[in-house]
Parts: sequence; structure tokens; C-alpha cells
Amino acid sequence: MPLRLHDTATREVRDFVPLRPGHAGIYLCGLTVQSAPHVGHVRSGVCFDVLRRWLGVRGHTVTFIRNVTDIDDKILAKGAEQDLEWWALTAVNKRLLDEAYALLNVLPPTYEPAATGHVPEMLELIGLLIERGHAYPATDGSGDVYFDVASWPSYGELTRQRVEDMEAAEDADPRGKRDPRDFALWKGAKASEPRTASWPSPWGRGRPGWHIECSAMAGKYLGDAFDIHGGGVDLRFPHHENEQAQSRAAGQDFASYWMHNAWITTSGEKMSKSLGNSLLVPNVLERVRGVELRYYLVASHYRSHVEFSFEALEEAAAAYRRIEGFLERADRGGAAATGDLLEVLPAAFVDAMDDDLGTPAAVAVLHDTVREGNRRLDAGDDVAAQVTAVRAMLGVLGVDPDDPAWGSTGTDDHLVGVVDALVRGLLDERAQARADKDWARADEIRDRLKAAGVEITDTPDGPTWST
RNA sequence: GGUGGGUUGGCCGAGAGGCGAGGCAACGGACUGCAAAUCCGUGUACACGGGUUCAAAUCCCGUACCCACCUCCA
Repeated sequence: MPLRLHDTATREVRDFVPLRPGHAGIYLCGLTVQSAPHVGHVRSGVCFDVLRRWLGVRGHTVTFIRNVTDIDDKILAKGAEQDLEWWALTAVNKRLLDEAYALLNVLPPTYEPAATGHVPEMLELIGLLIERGHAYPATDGSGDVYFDVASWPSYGELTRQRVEDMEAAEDADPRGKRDPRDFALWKGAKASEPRTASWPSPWGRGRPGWHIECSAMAGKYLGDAFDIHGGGVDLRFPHHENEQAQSRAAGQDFASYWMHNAWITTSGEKMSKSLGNSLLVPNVLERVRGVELRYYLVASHYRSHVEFSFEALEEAAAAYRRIEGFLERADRGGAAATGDLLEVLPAAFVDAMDDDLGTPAAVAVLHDTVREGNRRLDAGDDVAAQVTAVRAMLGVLGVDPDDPAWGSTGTDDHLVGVVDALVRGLLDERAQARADKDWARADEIRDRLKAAGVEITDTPDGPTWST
């Protein structure tokens, strides 16, 4: 079965056929670095990280471009609010975002272009659009340049909307637009804005409109035509619609497939900063580990809305620990799979992933394999095959507990040795008590260790401890 | 007004005409000195009303409620 992906443009799941066999070019709309990332923000990073990993398993060399929007109205407004230079604000938030991605084992993109670094490319594209009659400088002296929606008959095709049905922008001030639906390619600088937030252009100093950066950067790094363009559902319109219109009006084929991840909501509503800080990534990670949060995100389908709750998150963490427990029981026998993963991944897992990244079904296969492995352990059979399969599946989903990306657990090897020696002494004492059938004494030792945060588990091979 | 999506058991969350995905919780059993972990077993869920069909959570018609987007948004 070939890999099939859901394409927003055609609204169907269809075979993935790359433009260049063996290669896949992906452009993902990253974040506007105007505030610290919450779990909703990182969902797209995780979803498309899974896509990227799976394309790799499927034998494609992936070029993954994820941009950073580091100049826009909100950034300027927040900078002013916080009495910070806008570029200092974006730098802080960019670092927080990098940390959040790292904590969730989201692989760094092949390249991460920033809008402010691509003004010349944008100006070139805007110039071309004007030349082709699809854009015009405002006649009101504002220095704005707009895309002429009426000049592009297929405008609205991505989201299947008719221009006549669209509500006009509420922006009130029609500025120099010919039509209220025209959107800004370039925004003339205003006296109130810092000079650092404007660049010279043929229409005077100004800064880029939001959409043009993605057209310019996708074109630069992936070419006039590329395979997959991704982002959150809210970006379909206007952002992606506008990107496609611009790029195609400029003579580029642009994306072959459009993929959009659904929202994480809280209390039935879109997650927004007004809900406070509890859902910022570092705060959520006080409750569960990064790998557990990622498991939670990956266990639901990328196109399904997820109603975030700490209860569900804890459940996911419990489910994940079950998988981890199997690997621990099996003593990590069997190395991480190398070479062709397709040879060790269960067929049902591959089928699930091929079906538009069916991670929920894939996770079910993972649990089935864990159960089988546990059953075999109970029976004293060899589990190397199950361990290899489980680790391969975890790797594809980016949640292998042994992945160095999770970093050290914060435990110092030396201290572990010290604690082990101390605990061993108590365990020997407990073993003696058990041999004497002095259950009260044996349980007292276990309880004291538990109070100190050390959990004792009796196994056929003797007791083990963990914290 | 336009466009798109949703409503599944105690909870989370898949599926898309016939065989109960999976996880969490619960209950019973095995194992254990007792636990923990693990294994085995236990459920007649698909918003509502009609219809099509031998068979509907799944298809069709209608209704209700919820959410997102319509030029700031992951």
C-alpha cells in the first residue's frame, strides 16, 4: 500500500507522489514568535515531525523548511507594551520555542528561515506580481502594496470559497485598497513604528505583509513547485489561500499537497494566551515528562480536535509507562533497529501510518506488541523480536525512551551508585526477613524505602528498585 | 450570510455497511507471604427522528447542539 495523505485542497486522502522520486520537500508555517509557546503551538511541530520521520522511513530524503515569523503587528505591539525592543522580544520567544521543540524531541528543520532575513526575496516577488498585473501600490501615499484579488480568478480555490461570499476585512480603514478583500503584500512604515522595523523598498520604507514571507521563502528553499505545505487549520484562510494565490499568480506551481493539523482546545475553546500560563510547555512539563506529552499528542490523529485536560494527559502518561515498563522488564534486550525499519515494523503499524499518518491505530499496534511481549516474558520466551519492533515503532513516533534527545534524567551516575549500595544493604536485610517469614519487618523496610521515594519490586530474579 | 469540522461506553480516543481498535478506570481470576508489575476474563457505546438494506455507529433525508475560519492566529 502506498503512503496516502489527506490533501486539504482536494479534501481527500490520496496517494503521495513526490515531484522528485525519493525526495520530499515540506514547508511548515512555524510560529510568530510573539509569546511563549503553549501545547497547542507545539502540536503542529510534533505532527509534522511525525510526518517527516515517516517520509524518511518510507525512503524519502526530506527537506524540511519551517519558518519563523519575526516581524508583524503583534510583535511590535507587544514589544511596545513590555517596553522591549521588538527584536529583543522575538529573540527571547524564539529561544523558548527552540527549547519547547527540543523538550518534545521535534527534530530541527533542515533550515529555519526568518522573515526579517528574506526581505529582498519578498520585494522581488512583489515586484513580479506588480509586473504581472496582480498587485498594485496604494494610491493613498501610505506606501502599502496590495494583492489584487479580482485579478486572480481562482482566488478562493484552496478553501472553496467564492470571493463574493467573503466578508470584507473589518479593518475599517480601507486605506488604499481597490477592494476590501485585497490583502497587504507590503506595509508602508508608520511614524509611530521603530525605524528598526522597516526596510527600504521601491515604495518607500516599510515591512512585509504576513503572507508574502512564506511564498518567498518556500520558493527560495524548495523551488517553484514542492510537495507538502503544512500548518494549523486556522491558516487555511486567509494565510494559505493568499500564499497560493501570490505564488501561482507569480507563475509558480507551489505546493502539491496541503496538510493541516487540528486544534487543541481547552474548555471547548481555542487555546489562547488569555487562559493564562498553565498550558505553556514548561509548565505542562512540570506534570509529565516531555516524552509523555509527546505520546499524548501523537496518540490522537493530527486532524482530530483534542480537548486538552490534565486527566487525559495523565492517562496517556500511564499508557506510555506501560510500554516503558515492558522495555524495562525485557531489560532493553535487542538494540535500536538500524537499517531498513520497514523490515522490523509490524505490517499493521506500517499500514496505519501509510493511511494518512494513522497514529492512533499505530499506537494500538504498539500496545498489542507490548502485550504479546509481556505474555512471552511471563512464559519465559525470548522477546528480542518484540523489543526491536516496539523500539522501532517508538522511534517512528519520536517517543523512544532511550532516545538521547530526552537527555539525562537528571540523575548523576555517581549518586545512583551510592544509592544502589545503600538500598542493596536494606534489600539484603529484607531478604533475610523474608526468608525468616518476618513479614512485618520485610514490609517495614519496603515502606521506609517507599517513604524515601524508592519503589521496591520483587521479581523472580530478585528485588529491583526504582525512583 | 459563506466555508469547513464535530457529537462514540464511567473517562480518553479510533473506526466508516456485517466480526467490540487501543489506553485509563472498575470488577473477577492467575501469579505473589502481602503488594507492585504482568497475564487471562468481564461491556451489547456510537446526539435525536425517520428512511435504505438480509444487515447501519458507518449510507440517505431531516432535527438539535458544539467548534473553527471569513484577511492578527498552531
